[in-house]
Amino acid sequence: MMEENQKPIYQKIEDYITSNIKSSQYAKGMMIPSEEEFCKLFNTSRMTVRKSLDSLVSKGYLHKVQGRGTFVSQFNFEKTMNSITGWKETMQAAGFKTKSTLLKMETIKANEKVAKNLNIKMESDVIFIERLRYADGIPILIEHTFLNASMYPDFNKHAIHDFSLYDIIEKEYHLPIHHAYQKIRTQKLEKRESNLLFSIDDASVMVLENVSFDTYTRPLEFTISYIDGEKYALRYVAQK
Amino acid sequence: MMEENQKPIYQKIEDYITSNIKSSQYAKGMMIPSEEEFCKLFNTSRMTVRKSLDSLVSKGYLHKVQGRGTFVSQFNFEKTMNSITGWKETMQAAGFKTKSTLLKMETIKANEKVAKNLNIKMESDVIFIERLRYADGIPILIEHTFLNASMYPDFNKHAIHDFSLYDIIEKEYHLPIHHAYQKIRTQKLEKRESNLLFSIDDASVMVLENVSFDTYTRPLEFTISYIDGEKYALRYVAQK
DNA sequence: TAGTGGTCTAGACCACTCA
DNA sequence: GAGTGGTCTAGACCACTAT
Repeated sequence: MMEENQKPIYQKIEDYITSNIKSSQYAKGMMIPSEEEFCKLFNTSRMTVRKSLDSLVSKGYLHKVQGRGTFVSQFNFEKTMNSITGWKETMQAAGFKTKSTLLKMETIKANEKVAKNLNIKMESDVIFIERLRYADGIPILIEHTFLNASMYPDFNKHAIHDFSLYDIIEKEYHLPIHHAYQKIRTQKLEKRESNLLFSIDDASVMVLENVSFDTYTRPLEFTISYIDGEKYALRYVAQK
Repeated sequence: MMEENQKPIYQKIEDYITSNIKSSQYAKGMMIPSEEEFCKLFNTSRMTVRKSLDSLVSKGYLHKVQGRGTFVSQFNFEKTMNSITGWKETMQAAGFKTKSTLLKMETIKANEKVAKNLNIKMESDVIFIERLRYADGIPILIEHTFLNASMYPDFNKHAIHDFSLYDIIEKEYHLPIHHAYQKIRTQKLEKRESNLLFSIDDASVMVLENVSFDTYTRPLEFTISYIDGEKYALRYVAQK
């Protein structure tokens, strides 16, 4: 058979364990089988099993205690985590109905800040996208996205109604997002934006600046989100 | 010799590489020696070398390309990261002079929110600490810390002038902090707090709620920081 | 084809916990 | 002492990139 069965063994073990955790087959706080037992179960060597377990430990699913065993953590990071998933995915996973309206999409010249974050020259062409995002019908944030135009030819062919930026970047342009830098601050909003979000002239908002990078640390996108921080909280997991 | 030389080999390799990166011996974007070369250099096996490299990859120092080599990343996560270091360490590392004044320290009863975050019963004894923190003489944030009193006997013996909470938790009480959950939102401040931070009656601030956990996912501390988000930005790294 | 990283084996010995 | 995880070896073969 030529199935997707070419998955490496350590990946199979990871999948096996996470699915057992998700189904509560492995309950929180419970000790999971020893490394030896996984060796027998998957007919593999201990180093391979350990690769799987270490990876799950670093993701927060498991923790190990020498001499005692390996245990399922009380919480696992990934859900609450600052993992790179779009707004749509995050909010829908949390049970909200999402909507977004495209306010603007045009090609402009990079100002200093945009140029710096995208690591391009000032006045280079960038695609500017402005969206207003709703959760359950309530406007929650305004999003300004800047893309290096030379990296995304024919972008508007892909950017259709309520599109997911990350989907387009990864699936249409085959640029794998590896990590992102985020900066959070507060700011007084300009009149137009303030009215869009709050229906008042001046409001103070949370500002989230996000730059996504690929494995080569090339910037893939720069987004500034203006968020009504009384309606929506950001969540992170910090690790030692 | 009975030095600290009992460090495992993979740890020595990690230290060797990070120090080379920090000293720019390994420049950004540069290909570092191959796994084979590290084997010879440290007289060890490839699996051991790979353990070191994989760890540094996950921390963002390096990235690998199959068939080509291992390269120094443009940025490394840890500095900007949501790593668990106290305010003092973070700000001093960034070149600011820090100061903090202790406004209050007392034992109180846990309200619902505190109880939930510390995973204790309501009305349990908690140590409440209020501090005002400055950077270069400017007040930046108010910090409210709640500790489960039963976990920290004789706390005020350790809590001396400008103390580092994490130091006390880890060094005096030997409770290793493993990870933390953080939630960020905005909020209108009460009059007293608003005046402390901004010298005006009502200001909108960034609120950072932080719960630290040990490896057993027991909560070690719960802190709410009220931050002047126009003076101070939070930084994170998100990973896939 | 040579050189790189990716996966994996079948052992070994050590450190720690618990009964 | 039995069982657990922590470190490590000395190989193997495969997949991918360059030239």
